[in-house]
Amino acid sequence: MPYIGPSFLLSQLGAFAADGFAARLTALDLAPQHAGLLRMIVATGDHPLTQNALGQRFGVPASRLVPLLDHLESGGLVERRTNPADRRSNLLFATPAGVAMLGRIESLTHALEAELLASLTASDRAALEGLLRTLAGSLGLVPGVHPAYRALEDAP
Amino acid sequence: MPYIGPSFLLSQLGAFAADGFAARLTALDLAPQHAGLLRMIVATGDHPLTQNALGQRFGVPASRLVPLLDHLESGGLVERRTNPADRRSNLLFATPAGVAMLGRIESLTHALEAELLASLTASDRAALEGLLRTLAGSLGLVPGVHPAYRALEDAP
DNA sequence: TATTGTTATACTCTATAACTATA
DNA sequence: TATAGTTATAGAGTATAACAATA
Repeated sequence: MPYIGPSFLLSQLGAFAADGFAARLTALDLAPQHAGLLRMIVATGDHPLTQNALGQRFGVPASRLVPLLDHLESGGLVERRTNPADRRSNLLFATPAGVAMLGRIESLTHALEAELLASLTASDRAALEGLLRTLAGSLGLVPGVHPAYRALEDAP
Repeated sequence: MPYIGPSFLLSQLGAFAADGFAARLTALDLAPQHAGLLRMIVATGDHPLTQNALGQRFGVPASRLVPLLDHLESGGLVERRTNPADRRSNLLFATPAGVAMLGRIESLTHALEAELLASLTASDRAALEGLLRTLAGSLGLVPGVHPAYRALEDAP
């Protein structure tokens, strides 16, 4: 029997969780990428981001952001408004429907987590979450920013 | 600040671990998919699999298996031998070089895990691994079979 | 001239479907 | 006729590069 260590388990469980999340999101006509962007746009509601700033935060190229925001905007969840201070750029705002959608995404997430963690006791769940948070923090992972957004980086 | 739960952390950390694994594997001229197949071929050495059986175990279509095995075979890690009992099918064998390569992959994995878990105490690492194993087992994840191999399934 | 967002092009990856050989 | 493996074709997804508007 070959060695299966914690890094493979993390990757395997992480992919399983991501697949489950994506599958549930289709009922809301969204992909995981949309959910991450929407969450960030809602979170920065008082200091709205430009598309450029949003793209840099997630590490996605500008050209990839455009169709993702198009989808969110066509669904009435997000608005692009020309930045009065620099009319080249757009500021991103969540609509009330967008905020409501984020709430639905979060309750869907809670339901998913209940299923994933059903085999653990409450104290084990808390222990797991604490360990994962410690790891994510020590590895420099940015809260809410999934590595799948990131493009490949070149060594100089 | 939006809610970031254990499922997102799992997915985020899992993707991070997978990216690190893939990056290190390039030095061995392999992709993660090759490593998973090689591991399975070595593990079934006494009862060799046909390509069909291997593909079904991982959930990959036969046409996708071909170039993956081509790469392993051209690297001298795996051999296809016509099945004497049914000359339509191939039996898959790992060469000594393939077994040695799996050893290198495993030591690379240990090094990766040491980095990933550097912020945890030894007992925390053991606790995390135990929790992850419990989860993987309860969710029906097959040891060594990563969900990324799986194709989409249709609802009937 | 430089930068923001958009559009166009090209490339990678994968699955579906045709094809060859054995049964 | 049916099945194992291979090859060919086509589709989705993404990045790189050209483009238009504003600074």
